[in-house]
Amino acid sequence: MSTEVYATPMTPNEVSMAVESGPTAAIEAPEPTAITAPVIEWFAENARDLPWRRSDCSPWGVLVSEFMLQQTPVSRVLEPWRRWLDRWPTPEALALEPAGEAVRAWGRLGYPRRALRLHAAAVAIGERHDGQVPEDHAELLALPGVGEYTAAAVASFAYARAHPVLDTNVRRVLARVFSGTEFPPPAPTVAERALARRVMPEEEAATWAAASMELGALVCTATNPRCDACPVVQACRWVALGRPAHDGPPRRGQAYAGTDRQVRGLLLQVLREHEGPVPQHRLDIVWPDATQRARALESLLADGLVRTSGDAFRLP
DNA sequence: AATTCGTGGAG
DNA sequence: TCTCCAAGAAT
Repeated sequence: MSTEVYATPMTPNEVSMAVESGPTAAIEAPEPTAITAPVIEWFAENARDLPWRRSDCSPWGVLVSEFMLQQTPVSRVLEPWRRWLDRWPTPEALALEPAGEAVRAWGRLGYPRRALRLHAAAVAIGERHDGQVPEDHAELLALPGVGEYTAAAVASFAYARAHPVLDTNVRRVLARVFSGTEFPPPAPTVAERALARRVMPEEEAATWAAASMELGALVCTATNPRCDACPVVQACRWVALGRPAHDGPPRRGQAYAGTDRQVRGLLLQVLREHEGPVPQHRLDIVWPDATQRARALESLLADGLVRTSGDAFRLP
């Protein structure tokens, strides 16, 4: 089977023609294996040079990157990742420090529970895996903060194991190419997992995982996709259908201003900036609503992100 | 299954 | 300005 037809991108004009003319005949999904070769070829030319992709990056470096990249853009992760690995080059090094140091070093990456879980994962790796990041998907999955995506990503990128990697980028690519919809379902479905497994080339699975993620991140983006630069535009069902807009219930955007999350963030910011215990009054000034402030602090304590120290508060 | 959990850059 | 959303996980 020739891949030439897919390897030649449409010109911008051809894309707009396809978009404007809309469907002329029955539009069917391409064969699952039709897109792998052109996407991998595209990746060879267009991959970003990210530090956790270099051959000298340890499995621990990959694991740290995956934690930091959960819901956080690459551009914001680069610098904290570099400093993190400089300070803690192994899981053991991190496990030797209090969890609060991980929370402090996490800085403003957001979702600081990830820092706590990464620290807990480092401890577990020392206890259960002799200090080595495990290769096995099930063992990875058992680590704190490691879900289906992260386990598959670490197995793939650190150990070149063949696991379908279904992140938000890949899900969007598959939704567009095969389902002809602008966006995937709200949460991963059985059908998506089955498709991801069929699309994955057994012999280049890890490369495919990185390549399909990269395509979603750089070309098949959530807003303003660059279809004129896409290596599989001619196979894409969504493009063939005229790029129909998302149909269905509006997708949940997360409010932030005025939420407990914002208050938690403000409280934790103060605690990160102080080595020792912080008296209550230093926390009281970050938010006017005492009820919400108390609730936020309670939840931080419940999460283990904050500890009491006499009458004061500090990182764990 | 639906919510909760930070932060900041881009359009 | 305001909305969207970025390599998810846990509950």
